[in-house]
Amino acid sequence: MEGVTRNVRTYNHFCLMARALERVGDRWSLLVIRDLVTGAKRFTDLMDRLGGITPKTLSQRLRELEVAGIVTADREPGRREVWYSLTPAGADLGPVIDALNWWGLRHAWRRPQPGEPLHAEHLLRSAIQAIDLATDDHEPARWHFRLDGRDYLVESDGHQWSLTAKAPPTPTWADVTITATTASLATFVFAPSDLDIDITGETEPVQRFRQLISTLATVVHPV
Amino acid sequence: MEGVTRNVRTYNHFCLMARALERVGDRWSLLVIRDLVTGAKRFTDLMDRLGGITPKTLSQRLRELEVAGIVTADREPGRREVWYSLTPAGADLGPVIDALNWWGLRHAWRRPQPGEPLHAEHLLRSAIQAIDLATDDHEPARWHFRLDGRDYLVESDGHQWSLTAKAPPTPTWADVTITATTASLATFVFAPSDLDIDITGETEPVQRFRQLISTLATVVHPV
DNA sequence: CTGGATCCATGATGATACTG
DNA sequence: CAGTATCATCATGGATCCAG
Repeated sequence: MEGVTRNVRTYNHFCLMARALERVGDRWSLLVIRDLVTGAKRFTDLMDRLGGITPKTLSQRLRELEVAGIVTADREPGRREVWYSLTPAGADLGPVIDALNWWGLRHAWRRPQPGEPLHAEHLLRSAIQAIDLATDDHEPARWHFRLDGRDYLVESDGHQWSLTAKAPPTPTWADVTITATTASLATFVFAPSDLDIDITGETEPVQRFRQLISTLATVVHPV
Repeated sequence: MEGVTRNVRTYNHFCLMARALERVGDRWSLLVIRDLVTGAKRFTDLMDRLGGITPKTLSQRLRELEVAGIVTADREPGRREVWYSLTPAGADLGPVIDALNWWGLRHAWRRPQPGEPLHAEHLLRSAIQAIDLATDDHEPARWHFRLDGRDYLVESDGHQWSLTAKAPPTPTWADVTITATTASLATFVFAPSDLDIDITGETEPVQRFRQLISTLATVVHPV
């Protein structure tokens, strides 16, 4: 009955940043949060995205983030699945995620390596960040991606882009719909060709999509 | 001659954020960067601020950050001191620091605990963050703090606040000058009284200073 | 099958002391 | 001032196992 051995590595500083890092500074923690920003996920959904994490570590991180008030677990009696999602305090970590992605794009960018785990969600996030950094485009947009049979929505209200892992609210919601596998989308992003990818929509939004999506390949300093 | 055993904990993900965290995600790394944002520091300056770090770990972090192109070391022959500072890529981590501080203020705030290491620089950073979060003040300001015999400048251009660890460029630069110890400033911030603190300047800027600095004590959800 | 737990190995960090 | 050396401890990874 020793239960949770509070292993919390603390700094014991007054500094706000140190105290923030006591909650989200452990290995994997911010990556777990990154994957919950786009919507609730199950344990195995997270395992898929966090290539290389062990179930032990994921389990431990989820417990710690729960205790820290950043993640909530939805366990319903009689249901197998446990759905993890962010609390409001967890959602407030969005700017931290964005700032790290922005820095990564500017200073740690490189193309996917062979054999490197690459999840659709992360590729889309990179693309959004590249568009945000490299263009001064301020038109609204609604793109619906269907990748490996799963749905993602990429949306701009003219000021800010967002990424959500869900299906469109209505069949006509999107102005561009992209159907592909993650692998073929990755290929497309770095060398546009219409093999193994299907892009539908009105001519103008589709043109704009093609132009914006290509920024990831070109605009950034490659490493 | 095995030299640097590249111990880099990698994730080997395509994700930009994972790659950013491979460089700055280790324990203490972001705190080192935080303390270099305000200006170049020596090894022992950093030791003072990073309460609880061991010289071994600090040394290791500085080497790693040097290799990562985030920190540069200025070693001049015939001089004992080594001055560490941020490269442009390191300075680009500013938004990450700010985002973590912002979250810390909203969700992990509490008053300094007895015996808790508290450095002037971190107290000032917290105060700035509180002012930024809690007020819609948009007047320029130039405050000169002299704490424990060291100089700090807090400045607002009307849009953004900044903190630098240096002396004012000219004797008349500041519109408010605060002379105190770190401990007495901490007391003052949480319960204004003019004991052990000296505030000079024109009446209006001083009034404004007193009003703004009190936000740290009051506006935030205390934990 | 999902959602873990357990055991062991290894690597990262901390404590303390000491040095050019 | 700017570290290094040594030893101890803790966190993480790898592999395997298990209950609902």
